[in-house]
Amino acid sequence: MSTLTRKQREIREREALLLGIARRMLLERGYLGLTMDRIAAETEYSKGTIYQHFANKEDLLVALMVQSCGRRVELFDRAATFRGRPRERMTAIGVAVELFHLSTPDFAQAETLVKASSIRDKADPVRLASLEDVEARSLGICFGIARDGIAAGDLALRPGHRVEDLVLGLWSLHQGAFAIADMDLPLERLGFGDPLETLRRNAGLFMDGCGWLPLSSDYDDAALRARIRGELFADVTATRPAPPGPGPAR
Amino acid sequence: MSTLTRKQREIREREALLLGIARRMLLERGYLGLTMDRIAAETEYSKGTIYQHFANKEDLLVALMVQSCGRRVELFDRAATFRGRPRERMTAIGVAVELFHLSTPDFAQAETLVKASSIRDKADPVRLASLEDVEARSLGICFGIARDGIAAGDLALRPGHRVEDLVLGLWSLHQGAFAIADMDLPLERLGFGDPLETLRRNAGLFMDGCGWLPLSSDYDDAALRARIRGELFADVTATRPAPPGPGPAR
DNA sequence: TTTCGTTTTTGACGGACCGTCGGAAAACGA
DNA sequence: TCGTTTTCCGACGGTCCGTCAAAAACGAAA
Repeated sequence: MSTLTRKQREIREREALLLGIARRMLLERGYLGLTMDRIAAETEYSKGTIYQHFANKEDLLVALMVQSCGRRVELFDRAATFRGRPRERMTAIGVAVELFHLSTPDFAQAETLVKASSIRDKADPVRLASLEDVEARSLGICFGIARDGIAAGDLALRPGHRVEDLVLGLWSLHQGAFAIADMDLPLERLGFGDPLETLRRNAGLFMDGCGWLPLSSDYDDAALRARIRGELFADVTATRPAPPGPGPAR
Repeated sequence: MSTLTRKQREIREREALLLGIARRMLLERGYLGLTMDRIAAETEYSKGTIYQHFANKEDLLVALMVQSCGRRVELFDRAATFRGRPRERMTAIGVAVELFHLSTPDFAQAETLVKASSIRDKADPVRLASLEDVEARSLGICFGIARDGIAAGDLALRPGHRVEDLVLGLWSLHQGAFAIADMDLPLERLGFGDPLETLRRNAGLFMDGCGWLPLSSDYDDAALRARIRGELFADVTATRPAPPGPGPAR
């Protein structure tokens, strides 16, 4: 019993170590530079051992996502505690999403890849289930805030529009904005300004459209966001991905 | 001269053939099932010949995107001609985006992959330039419609909000919604309804929030969209991707 | 029609990577 | 100390990408 848990603890620690290496590698060398052989080489372990933790490369990626998602739930939890009207708390969620995206730049990449390479088919079902679970928790927090808005009388949805639809809208807006920002199009040359600034404004306008009080014309969004960052997320720093890519990308 | 163009014509045709094969393969077997060897096997050409058309696999993907984007511009052009108020024409763009996404399901996948695998670094710069060009044309059409809205007095943007920001918002909303729909999460179990239906409604609410008349409460969106589909896009059919995947995915 | 230089096509090959598997090594228990 | 069980290892088969020297097709001149 005792020896079993010790063993298990060792395994846990090793898994965390492996994920850490993998995360760094994904960030520094890109997806193509993330290889099982390299992970084996950089740790003291062999490939066979690594394959006892992860069924395959795709499974490893999902594991990375689960880890990141856990962190996101934590940020969402914090955001939900913001003292203010529900719309302000939802704005805090927006700040959390933004910070999460900037402080965990590998997540978006992993998410993209998981979606693209039909990775879901190959990953371990148990791991996929935990991913779904943690995803549901993030969403649940958002649903709760929207419902609080209705309860407080700030939010009166049109018939047929449910809180889930509203949340899906905000989610889409953010998801899409980051996706667009990440595919490195020459946004300026196409006529756009700072995509993050635009996203914030657009999120406000969308909530306006949903009739969620107070309307964005009635408060200072920038000041609110600054307060949220200061009060809740002072410790979260946005680490941008390494600018030129230190290692040979391929 | 004549012989040159004949040769060139042959090359063009062959390129189109190769792209067709590649597109089908991407759709049927997924990204991992799309291999240069297989393309060579399915056509009468050898791998070396294929590599005279495309610098590498990533370049092939970008070529696929350029082709698809051209089609999208065509749909956008049609949408822009819809006889109605600017907001209705922008809704027609939305219908076009929807149809494009459904009738060209490989595009989203290619786009995702291009973004993810740092493919931009490896693709031919000339091809990337033409991709950017065709992208700019799509956006230009949208900018034009929004400006028409301002000119018609239907749209009064808040200070600091530009038409580009509005378009980026709509783009994000759609991009994100499709991205979310495509990663095959169990949306129902998470509490969501039909994502497309929700997207349509949310797009309307976003335009409401921007103050674009007529507000969605003042007209019948479903009827409008039906009219748009009937008048402009009767010939466009949404071919969904093969349900179970006919070939061995790996 | 034949010859000969040029262009195009080919597919075998090197290299990289994934995932496996039989056996070595370590841990364990008596 | 020795057998048993668990864990670990890394060489290997297979797949795929991208290259390149040789072969084939082409076309102009003889």
